[in-house]
Amino acid sequence: MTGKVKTRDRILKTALALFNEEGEAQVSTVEIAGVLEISPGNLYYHFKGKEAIIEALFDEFEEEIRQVLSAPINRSLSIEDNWIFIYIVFEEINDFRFFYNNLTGILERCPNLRPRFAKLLRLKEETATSILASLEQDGAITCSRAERTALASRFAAHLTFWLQFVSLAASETDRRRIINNGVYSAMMMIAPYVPGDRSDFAEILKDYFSAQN
Amino acid sequence: MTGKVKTRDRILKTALALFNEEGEAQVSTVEIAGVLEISPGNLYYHFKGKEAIIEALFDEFEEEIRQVLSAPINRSLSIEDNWIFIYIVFEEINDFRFFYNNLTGILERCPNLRPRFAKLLRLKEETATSILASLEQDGAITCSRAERTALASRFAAHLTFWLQFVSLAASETDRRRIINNGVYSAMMMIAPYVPGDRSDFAEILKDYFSAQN
DNA sequence: GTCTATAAATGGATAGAC
DNA sequence: GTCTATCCATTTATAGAC
Repeated sequence: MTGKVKTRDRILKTALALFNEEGEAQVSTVEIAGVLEISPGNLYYHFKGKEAIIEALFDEFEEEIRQVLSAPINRSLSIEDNWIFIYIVFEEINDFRFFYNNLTGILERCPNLRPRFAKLLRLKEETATSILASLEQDGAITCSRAERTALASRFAAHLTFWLQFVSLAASETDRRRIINNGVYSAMMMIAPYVPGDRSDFAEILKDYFSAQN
Repeated sequence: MTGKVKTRDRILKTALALFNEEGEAQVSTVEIAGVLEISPGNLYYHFKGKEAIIEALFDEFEEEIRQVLSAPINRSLSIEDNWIFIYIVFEEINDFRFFYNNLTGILERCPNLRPRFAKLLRLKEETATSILASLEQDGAITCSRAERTALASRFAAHLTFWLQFVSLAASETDRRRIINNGVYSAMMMIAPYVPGDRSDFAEILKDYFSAQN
């Protein structure tokens, strides 16, 4: 009411920032409380423990990513506009990257998140399938059923792990460049299925994304 | 000499098994010692701590995967035989999957492994590039320079993260089927660049791999 | 809602005997 | 090389005052 941000929300915000920066495993509840300049006891009043914080953060993430992933299922996008969708997905994952950086560890300690996360992966795959189907209906790409299925899986995996791959392989730290790179790679997955001279499309993409950096 | 396995090696073997099963973060030095029925003090005689164990395991992995990845750079493989190479890479990663399941966490605590791991990723990419180049020379595929670069990156990422993606998305636990699936997906990445009717090659792959299960 | 104080549990690490 | 015993640090978690 007074415009003062609630402690609960401050905890979530700070925890997210710390998790992303230092890695979830390296951050203790005491540290979170310390940064916020509140007592550990106070923190435990709001959340039963670190797992509860993680689950609350996952709630946020789940809701946002669901909205993003559901959008393309209803309306159909042109191939040129698809990169915006991919971009948004990467941004969303980037905002909650602590989760993706320690997937198995977190899912082992928060078992109830496992089926929910699995469902998100399947939604990603469905969205990819849906996009590909609509692109094909518009004649923007041509591919067989088997190709579409396999491509959709790889697409979902790409969206899920590309950011991590680049941060590990290169010393690159500029998140925006990493994301741009991921969008370019995603579009290059589709390129071979665009009718006409394949290399034309590839060149267009290359020029476009190298201009971005 | 007497045929008795050295304690040091038993520690490494047991640690690897526990790490893969329960996740590295969930396994303590005390637990490893407990399973081996040796004292924690004894374990600390052989390794300064858990990090030392992890680094020793990484030494093993690094040596093996280097051999695997270096092989195709020298000799050139036919496209039909390439899947064997991919299969071996997946098997190797599968054997040390604890590492891939908590990449960022481990690299934060063992900073000296970071550049070594980054180097492996780059080697993966070089190997992929080399394979694609030789396939093109043989006329087995045709693609532009930009396509080849992008494909090699995605290929490396696929090899690195596919196993994790499938274990998370599906409830599938049969590691052999997961690996077969990964090989199929990898081959489907190359399929569009095979000259002639694309869908022919895709169908061949599909039949071949569905017969495997 | 928030604090202080403190309990309880765990995991990492070492000293010294055998 | 291996064990027992023990210590220290960290983290989670709770009780009770304000």
